[in-house]
Amino acid sequence: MKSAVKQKAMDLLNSVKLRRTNPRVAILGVLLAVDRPLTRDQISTRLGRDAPDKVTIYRTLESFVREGLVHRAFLRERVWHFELADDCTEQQCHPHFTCISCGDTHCFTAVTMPMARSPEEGFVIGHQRVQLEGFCPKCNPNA
Amino acid sequence: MKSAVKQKAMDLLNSVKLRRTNPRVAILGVLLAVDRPLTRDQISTRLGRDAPDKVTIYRTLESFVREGLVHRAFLRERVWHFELADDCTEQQCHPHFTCISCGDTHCFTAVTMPMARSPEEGFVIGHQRVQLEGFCPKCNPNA
DNA sequence: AAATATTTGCAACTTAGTTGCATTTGGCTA
DNA sequence: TAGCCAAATGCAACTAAGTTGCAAATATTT
Ligand SMILES: [Zn+2]
Ligand SMILES: [Zn+2]
Ligand SMILES: [Zn+2]
Ligand SMILES: [Zn+2]
Repeated sequence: MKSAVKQKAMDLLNSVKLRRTNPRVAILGVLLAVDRPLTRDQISTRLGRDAPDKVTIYRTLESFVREGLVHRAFLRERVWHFELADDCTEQQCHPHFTCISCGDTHCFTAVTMPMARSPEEGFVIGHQRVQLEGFCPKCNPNA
Repeated sequence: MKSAVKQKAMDLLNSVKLRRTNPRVAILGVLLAVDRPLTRDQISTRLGRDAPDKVTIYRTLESFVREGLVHRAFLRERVWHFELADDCTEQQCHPHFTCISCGDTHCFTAVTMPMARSPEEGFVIGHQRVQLEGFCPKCNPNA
């Protein structure tokens, strides 16, 4: 891991008062190094031989979510995809697009969606998630 | 099951040329009788002692999805929720709201969301799903 | 350095959904 | 109506993401 990324990970852990353990720095480093959500399995793969146990990764991600560093971006094929929460508000994050051909996910950070309005009195919409599917430019059959 | 619902189920099966078996009529009848997505487990519960095997329910739902009668409304807690596809277009369905207090799901059929626009050339957005969470009127802490 | 609370790793578990295969059934034909 | 056959069903076994319990290890405090 680049030392700048490592430092950033350390700083983030400090900022939420989580102990700076090796697994946490490593996992946060992976998330800092990519610009899209990752699954637990993808995180393990990126850490290779040094990857912590999957239970540790799940618990670490859960602690990051609890502290607001990370959010659960979306569930796809019954698998959670996690990413840094720095581009999110409490109410919503950017839409996520997954290519049905190659499976790659793209963050549509430049796309803003209006919040759905409650159809009647009484509903409090705390969070909105927008998921997109289709063909990415690489797999676009019309291109 | 009401005979009108049963007849409607039969008609739907005929319309897509699926054999009218007992499990199919029963499952379609359950979906016709509610106005929200149901899980496989909820379908089994509603059918009680006469419920088909869970494998049959999954395969039946899959055949309905294939024929366009039903769609996978959303995945929540790693569980699929299925509903009739009659209020959906190919591109998107109405938003679904789930109460984080009581767990009830509501179809926001009266709420229309604009389709996200591709942030750059080349993306083909085939489907958009909007999921909402919050408090339903029953559980609204401010009411 | 010792004490203590937190974190980690391992094994076992949970559960939604899937697969293989033998049996049954719907719909067609004679 | 009886018989045929592809399609559908049920059961058991399986798969895989994520969770739980607990003993061992580690970060922080004293
Ligand atoms: Zn692609
Ligand atoms: Zn994202
Ligand atoms: Zn509620
Ligand atoms: Zn709905």
